[in-house]
Amino acid sequence: MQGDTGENGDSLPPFLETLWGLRAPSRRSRPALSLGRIVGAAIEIADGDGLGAVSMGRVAERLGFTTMALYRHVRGKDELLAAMLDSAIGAPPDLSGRDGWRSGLEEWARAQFAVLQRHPWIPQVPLSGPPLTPNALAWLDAGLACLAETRLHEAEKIAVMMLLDGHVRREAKTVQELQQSGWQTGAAATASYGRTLARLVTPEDFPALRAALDSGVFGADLEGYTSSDVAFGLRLLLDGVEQLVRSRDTAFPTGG
Amino acid sequence: MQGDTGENGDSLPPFLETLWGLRAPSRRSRPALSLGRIVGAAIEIADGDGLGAVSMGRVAERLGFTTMALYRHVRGKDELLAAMLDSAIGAPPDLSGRDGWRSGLEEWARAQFAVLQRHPWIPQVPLSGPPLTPNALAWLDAGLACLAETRLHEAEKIAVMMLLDGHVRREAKTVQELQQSGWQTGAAATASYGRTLARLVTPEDFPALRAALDSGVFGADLEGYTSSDVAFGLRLLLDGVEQLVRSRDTAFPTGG
DNA sequence: CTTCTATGTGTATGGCGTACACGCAATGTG
DNA sequence: CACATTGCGTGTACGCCATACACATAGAAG
Repeated sequence: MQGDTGENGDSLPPFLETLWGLRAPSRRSRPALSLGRIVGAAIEIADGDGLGAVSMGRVAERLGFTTMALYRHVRGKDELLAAMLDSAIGAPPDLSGRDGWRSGLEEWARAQFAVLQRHPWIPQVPLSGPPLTPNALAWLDAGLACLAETRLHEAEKIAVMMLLDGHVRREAKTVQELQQSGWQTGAAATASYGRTLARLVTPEDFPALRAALDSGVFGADLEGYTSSDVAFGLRLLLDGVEQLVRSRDTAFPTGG
Repeated sequence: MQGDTGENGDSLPPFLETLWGLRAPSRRSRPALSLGRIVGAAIEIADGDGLGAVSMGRVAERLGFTTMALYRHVRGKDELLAAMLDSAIGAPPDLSGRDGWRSGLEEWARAQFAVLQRHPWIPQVPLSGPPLTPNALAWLDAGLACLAETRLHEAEKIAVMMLLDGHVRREAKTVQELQQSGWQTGAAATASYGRTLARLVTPEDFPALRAALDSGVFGADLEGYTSSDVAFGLRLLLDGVEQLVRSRDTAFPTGG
């Protein structure tokens, strides 16, 4: 009797058990506060005022409870953030109707990108470790399912999904930063940034970058940076995947 | 007379001027404290005890100064972090000897990966906006220079570099997380993580993920996750780039 | 009714970033 | 030399944050 939650061999943190629905829904009369309400409030705050505005105090205040009340449902802020992530990404789209792995992954990326635009704070969450939450794993599963028809090794499939996820996240982050043009210097707006950059990037020290600069990237193109650029990187990535898939197909032809 | 630093049109934050060497080296007798010494101490702390251990107070303490002394050289912690980043990545490798864009970018990625392993905290820095620091731009320039021989549009070159940078960063982060196997749950070691995952990931709800799990990924393979896996993603990525490069070549053949 | 346990409260602590007023020493100017 | 200026380090103080701990309470189990 080590005091586990029951028949579980390895014990899971309570908040994870709740997320996985492994927890009796509290046989108390009125739960009043719950993990769901907490993460809901936290997500609202993050959506509205940014991740930095999410503090235990503010979340509790929004729900009309004391700060410490949250700690009955969450071991610490880390867990809250993890739960927020899982709740915000939601369930993955249904890709079973797609007629090929590439089409499926494209839709996967599109859907993920949409989620990240809806919750711009997601890429900012300092995640520490692989995901153990149901929705995160469901997204991964959905992506892997697209690749099931290929001959890729399982490890390769996972690597592809990591690559894809990383790309979408990065693009979303970039777009978001451009949209709120609050830059590193704090002072520089888009135009001023370009001018400043142009002065520092001399043709002698940065020939290649200078060429890019002169071609007008970083200029008016900034506002044109939308999901089309996501598609560009996506195509590049999937082209690479396709090459690998084909190589596996020719190495071990279907005859069998 | 708006009170600028001199002939500069758009004024740069003081710390950036220092990084770019646009600042007179202080005509004071003994500067005692300097931006360089500050970021040096901060990097030491981050390398040793993690990014979380970097606080203004601790950095100052290590140098034998008061906390507030730092604010004479840095406007705030954000600037300190930006300066740390630039200093830690250092100058890019010389890729001019490489005999093709692909070889060059491979070396670029390898070098970047090495830097990120030397300073594991780099991917954790919450960067807010495009880089304006000299070394960051120098790395970008070095990468773009590799692509100069191709017919890619400048915007495409930049997109490729972003893709590449994102990939390397992500891989480095993953490797680092695996190495220090302090996972999200805090409790689970590698083996326990696998077992827990195996219990939650049912074949009904996560068929594809389950298959991956059963194939032994996430198992003993974890420690085998080294730079070879970086190379896998890298190859995928560069395959995609190569396809694009070739398509541009055939569309506008060299005859000219 | 008693007891247990889950849940919310109140208080307190230590760390953090940083605004502000001050001291001081080196400098350039009469 | 006397002087004002200015760059740089100090000391204090404030507000915010996460969270440990002791306590209160209310519903369920015995």
